[in-house]
Formats: sequence, C-alpha cells, structure tokens
Amino acid sequence: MSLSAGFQPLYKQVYDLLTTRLVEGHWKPSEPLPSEMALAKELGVSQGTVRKSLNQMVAENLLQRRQGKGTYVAEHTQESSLFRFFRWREPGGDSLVPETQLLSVSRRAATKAECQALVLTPKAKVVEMLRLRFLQEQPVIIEKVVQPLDVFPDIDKEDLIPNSLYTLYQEKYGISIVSVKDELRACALPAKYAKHLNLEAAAPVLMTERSSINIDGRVVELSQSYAGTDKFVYSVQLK
Amino acid sequence: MSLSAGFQPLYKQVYDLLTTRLVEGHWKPSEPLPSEMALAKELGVSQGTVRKSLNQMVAENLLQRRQGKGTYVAEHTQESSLFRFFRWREPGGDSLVPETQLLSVSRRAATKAECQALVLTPKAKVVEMLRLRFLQEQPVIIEKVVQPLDVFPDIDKEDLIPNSLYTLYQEKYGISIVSVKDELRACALPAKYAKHLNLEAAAPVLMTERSSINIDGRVVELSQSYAGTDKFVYSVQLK
DNA sequence: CAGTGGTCTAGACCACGCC
DNA sequence: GCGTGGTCTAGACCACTGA
Repeated sequence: MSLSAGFQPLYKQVYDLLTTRLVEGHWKPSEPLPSEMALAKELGVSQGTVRKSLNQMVAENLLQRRQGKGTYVAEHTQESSLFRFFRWREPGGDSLVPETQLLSVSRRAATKAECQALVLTPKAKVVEMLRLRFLQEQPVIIEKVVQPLDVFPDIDKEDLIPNSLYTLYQEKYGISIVSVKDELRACALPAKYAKHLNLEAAAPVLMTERSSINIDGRVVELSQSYAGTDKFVYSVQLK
Repeated sequence: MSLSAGFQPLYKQVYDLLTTRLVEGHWKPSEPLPSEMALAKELGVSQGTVRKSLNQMVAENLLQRRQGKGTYVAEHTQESSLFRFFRWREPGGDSLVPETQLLSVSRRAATKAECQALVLTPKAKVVEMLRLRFLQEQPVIIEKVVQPLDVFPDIDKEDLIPNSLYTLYQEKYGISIVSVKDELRACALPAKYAKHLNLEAAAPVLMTERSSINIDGRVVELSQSYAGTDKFVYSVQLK
C-alpha cells in the first residue's frame, strides 16, 4: 500500500487523507470526487476500504453519494443548512424557515472572551452583524453574529447577506460549518431589543449562545440571540 | 437464504429481525448476543451482512461490542444515560451529574393532551412525579414527570426512585429510552415553584418539555421542567 | 451501453479477552 | 490456544444514471 505504515487502520488513514483534501479545497462544494475504483487504485487499497471511509464521511455530512452518478461534496443549501441548525418550531410542529432582516454591520476589535473562543490574537478585528429574524411574518429572534476578519475578509463589504449565512461562508470563504454548540438560558429581555421583538423590556426570553465549527475543527463564528417564546420553541431531538 | 424474499436489502431485514428480538426482550440488557458466525449461520447469510446490521445497531446505541468478548445489549447505566440526555452544564464547562430529591408521587387520570402525546385511551391512569434536581448542591431544576401506568405498572409503589429514571425503566419495566425530544422556551417561574428553586416568582426560567421514546418507537414518558439559568445552561451540540 | 454506487459473499489475517 | 470482534481484500451481481 502506498499509504504511510501508521498505527491507524487503513480506512482511517484514507478518511484523514480525503478529509484533508476536502478541507484544503481540493474539491469544491457540489463537485464530484473520483470514483471508488479510481481512489482505490490511486491509494493502493481495495475498493471496500475506500467505501468505508467515504461512508463515514457521508455519515458526518461531509459528502453525498448518488447511486449511478458519483460522490459529491456536501452542499450547504439554504434548506439543508437551515433544517439542520435552525431549531425553531411551533410547539409540536414542523420546521420553519425564517426571514431575515439585517439591522447593522460594524467592524471592531474582538473582546477578550471572543479572542479566546475564536482563537484570535489579542485585538484582532471582527465583524459584528445584528439581524432580526422573522417566523411567520412576526419578529421573533434578534441575533448578534461575530465573525473574525481573518476568516472572512471584508465580509462587512458584502452587499447581499443571505438568509443562511452558512451558504455564504461556504461559497465565498471556503468555510463549511459541520457542527454547532448551543448554550441556552432564560433571561430578561434587554431594553435595547424590546422594540424589535414587540415585547416589553425584561420579558422572559430564551438566550442562545452559539459557537459554529468549521470542517477543520476551528470555531469560526459566535452568535448570541434573544428570542421570544410565546409562539415558537427551540426544539431538539437527542439520540 | 432463510429470510423472507422481501424488497429490502438483506442487512436491513437482519437489522429488523434483531431489533424485533431485542424489543421483545429476547436478550436482556448487558447480556451477550450470539456471535456473528452463529447469527450468520442461523439466518443463512454471510458474516459480513450480520456485521453490517450489528454495526448499525451499535450506531443507534442499541448494542455495544467488545473486541475479543462479544456483542452486548446496551446498558443504560446511571452515567451513560445521564451523559446522553442530561444537558445541563456550567457555561463553557463539562457535564454535570445531578442529585435528585423526590417531592411527591401521585396517581391520576391522564389529561387529553397527555392521552394524545402518550397514545392512551381516554382517562387512562398515569403517575405524576415531582422532583427537585440539584447541581453542585444547589436546587436548580424542578421537574414534573408523567408516566402511563400501563407501561409502568405500580411504578408509584417503588420505594427507591433512582437518580436516573431510565435505568429503573430498563431494569424493571423493559423500557429502553433511545431518544428524547425537547422543546425549550423561556417563561416566568410559576409562583408555586419559587420557593423550591430559591428564586422569586416570575423570575425568567427555562422551561423544557420532553417526550421520551422507547426502543419500539412509542412515547412512554412526558416531562416538564423549570430551571433557573444564572449558573447553569442547557448545552447541546448539533451535527 | 458503460460507469457509478449499493449489496453480498468468502476468506484471510489481526487484536483482544480469557482459560 | 481458542473464540470473539476488527480490518482488509477480491470479486460477483444488482440498481441507477446518462450518453
């Protein structure tokens, strides 16, 4: 076999190699990878070993396979991305698609906490976006997003911020968000946001702090949001 | 092959068969299943096909495999069960293990909403438990649990309610919770719970409504809890 | 029709647990 | 040493896609 005689099983080595190529942008989103046979031949392993690696990557939402066609880099479409990471529902109900209004965009130095969470050098520049999200035409969530400029150069100069930022991240900046960590608490609505959500100041709201993780494992985005929960709930299934 | 000539792939048929056996209590928790070879011979398929089915069941937390020993029915130990489904953490911190104090147990007819959620005949009997959960010696969560008596006969007569109900469910009632659905909202703390949590009435608290799903797909438990979030947060990773 | 992924088999060898 | 699960291979056949 042409792979290094490491201590890891072959399929794991193949997985690491293919993931590295993916991270480095060797293949673009929605592009096909070489076929199983081609990869097996190139890497000097059997087709079954390549298959095991590819299937693991499919399980992690890195790839998609279509019988008769090929293996493709997973695409963060508006729908799939929102469906996976947008957890707001009507109680007992189906998934919802939010509308989004951009309120402000600014550039500033990162706070100490942000530097730590995003692994930045002190005083590195970040962009802060404030967005208001609507569910069924009602303003429900106000969201502050923080993005490091070294990851998203000049993102504050974008003139079209899409509904799902993750598609923009993937298409323009080569960032593929593969997982997010949410921390939820209840708190009193800060007075400055009250008018946006049509709620009284100090109304109980759900506050979510999210860290978004790129395919290479780096935390590349922080967000903090406040949501009224009279009509909608944060819904999650644990398995 | 001795399996029905259905339209499903073989490994799926094997998976269904083994899952059915598991649901029916053919093997008890922490008991070993027959070896791959034995199952393959019994079912008239190859070892690789059995392996694929077993690995899928492992991925769904139904089984555990130990190299050199065998394949075992997954056990809901206090730790593993809590680790999977108990989502409270210190902000940015590690998982916590709660202490639990049972406040009351009572038997009553199910409400209409409960009948619908738990698929019960009208006016079926349920047990309602009220529990106070402590994190780091502080009372943080007050939880109302509703269990149908047809699933958990005489559970209100248990004299030792463990920290994790799920272990009790598995050991005494043959119920294996494989997934839960949580709906979270912020609300004002009901006055009747204020003293338990050492908070003022109407303080903003995180309310969680949980449906717990048995291995056979049935919703077998509902719970509703209120939690103060000054020191602790509900933390979840989406992938 | 050729090329792709999906399923299934049979068999080899390895790593681990236990007697 | 034996039985278990874990890895890897080689090859057959099927199902789907698109030229």
